[in-house]
Amino acid sequence: MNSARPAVLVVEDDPHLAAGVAENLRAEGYPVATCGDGEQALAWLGGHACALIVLDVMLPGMDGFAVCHALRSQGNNTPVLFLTARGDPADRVRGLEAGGDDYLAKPFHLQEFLLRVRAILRRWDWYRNASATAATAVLRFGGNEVDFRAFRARAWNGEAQELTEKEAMILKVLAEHAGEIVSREDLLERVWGYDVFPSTRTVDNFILRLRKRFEQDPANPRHFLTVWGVGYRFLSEGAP
Amino acid sequence: MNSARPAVLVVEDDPHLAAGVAENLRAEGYPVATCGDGEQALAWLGGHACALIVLDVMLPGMDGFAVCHALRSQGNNTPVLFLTARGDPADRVRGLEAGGDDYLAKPFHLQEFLLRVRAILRRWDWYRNASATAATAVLRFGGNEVDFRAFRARAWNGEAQELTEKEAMILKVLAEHAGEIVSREDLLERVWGYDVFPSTRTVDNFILRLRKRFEQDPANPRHFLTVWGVGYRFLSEGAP
DNA sequence: TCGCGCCGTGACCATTCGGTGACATTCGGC
DNA sequence: GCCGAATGTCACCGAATGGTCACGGCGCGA
Repeated sequence: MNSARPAVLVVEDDPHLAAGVAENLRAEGYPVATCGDGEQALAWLGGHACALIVLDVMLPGMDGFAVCHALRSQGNNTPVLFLTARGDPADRVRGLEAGGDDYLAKPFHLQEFLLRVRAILRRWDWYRNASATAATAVLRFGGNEVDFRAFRARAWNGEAQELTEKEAMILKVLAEHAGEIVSREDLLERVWGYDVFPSTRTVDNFILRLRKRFEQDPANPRHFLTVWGVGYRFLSEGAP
Repeated sequence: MNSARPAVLVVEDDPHLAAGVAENLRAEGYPVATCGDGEQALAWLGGHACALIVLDVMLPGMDGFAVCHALRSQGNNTPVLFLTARGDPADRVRGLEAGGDDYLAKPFHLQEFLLRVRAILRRWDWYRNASATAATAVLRFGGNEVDFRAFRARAWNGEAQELTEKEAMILKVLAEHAGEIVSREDLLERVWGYDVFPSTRTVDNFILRLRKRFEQDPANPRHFLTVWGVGYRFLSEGAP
């Protein structure tokens, strides 16, 4: 994908709704493709990659759950946002079980739809960073070297580190704002998403883990600095 | 709107809070309008455009969710930042699903509030290809250099300084009014915000700390001047 | 099914900040 | 020059915040 922004595939049999959704996604700057049924969608996905699939549940032929299932069993992990006519909670569970990432009942508010799209892409964007900036795929600071694509790092002392997903995401957000203050709330929203609510102490814990991994003296951090009462600040150069 | 910077509408029934928020937004350089309830807000928005709506959830008459809902159904996509008394996570979701863009629980830190406003407007600017510069991020005076984004400074003697939140904010307010007299009450209002009332002696203390950090001779200040019986005045050039 | 690893939380303790009061000092008016 | 009031300065205390650890739950893979 050579586009600066990730592409979205909309699978929806109602042409009017499909057009409206596509329109709004384009307005957000995403390239959009549309399909009218599940078979077409699977065929398209056989030849294209995309960043998000917006998938109606009620489709002619294969339903959305089946499409998602088929994708997942092919090893395709593209995030899926289900749309459904009913608001039945059981459907939500079915959707999530089928491997979907989020679920929205029709009729939905456009704003809410876009919000969820943004949330999902924010969550997944960084996974497929290969297509984003290559520069941020590898981070170097204070003798440490982190490869975000593999969640792998080599610490300053040569020790190999396997980062967990959350550790990597937090580090990434901090590094993207190197030198700036990032509040715990910002971190929570960027890493966990807008609708998940761990306590802010959880953030502290991950900072602690990052310090243990990458600071020469975790008690006197030079890269992961605390900004009292506000949040944290990452410095790649190292504090004096 | 003839101003180069986008306007902000504050919808808040507590006049004191409204004044504090408005004051701080103006200090950031945004034109600000305020409304005391939802009906007024909708009426105002019928005739004006703005870049951001800061919307209290608990309002007399229509609550904030309803206001936001009404706006969205009119096709108005102006970003909304909700303020609420409760920190209930469910409220956050409600706010976001009502079409809000962000959400802040009272009592909030001014710093956090401003961070979020900036974040939202950055997004807004982005979509409109505008290039509004954020408020001055770096301040230089008398050989000192202060980075407000990081609460960090290098003093005239080369010494690195880590400012606290309050120190940074006081310095920022003073610097924004360089050459003008700023009363202690002004500083309290702008730095401490809407629901805290320390004595004016507290302000003196912070002036003292700033002098120690940045004046070559703290006892004979050239930048942080006392205006007897009124307040303080900051000079970036240095007094004779 | 069992273990293992990740992650979220609560508890406990150390640290920091901020606000105040006391005292010294300076200022301005008389 | 004197006096009252405002400010400079310092040290202290309480509260809020962060550091750190250990535990429990959950999901995943063997």
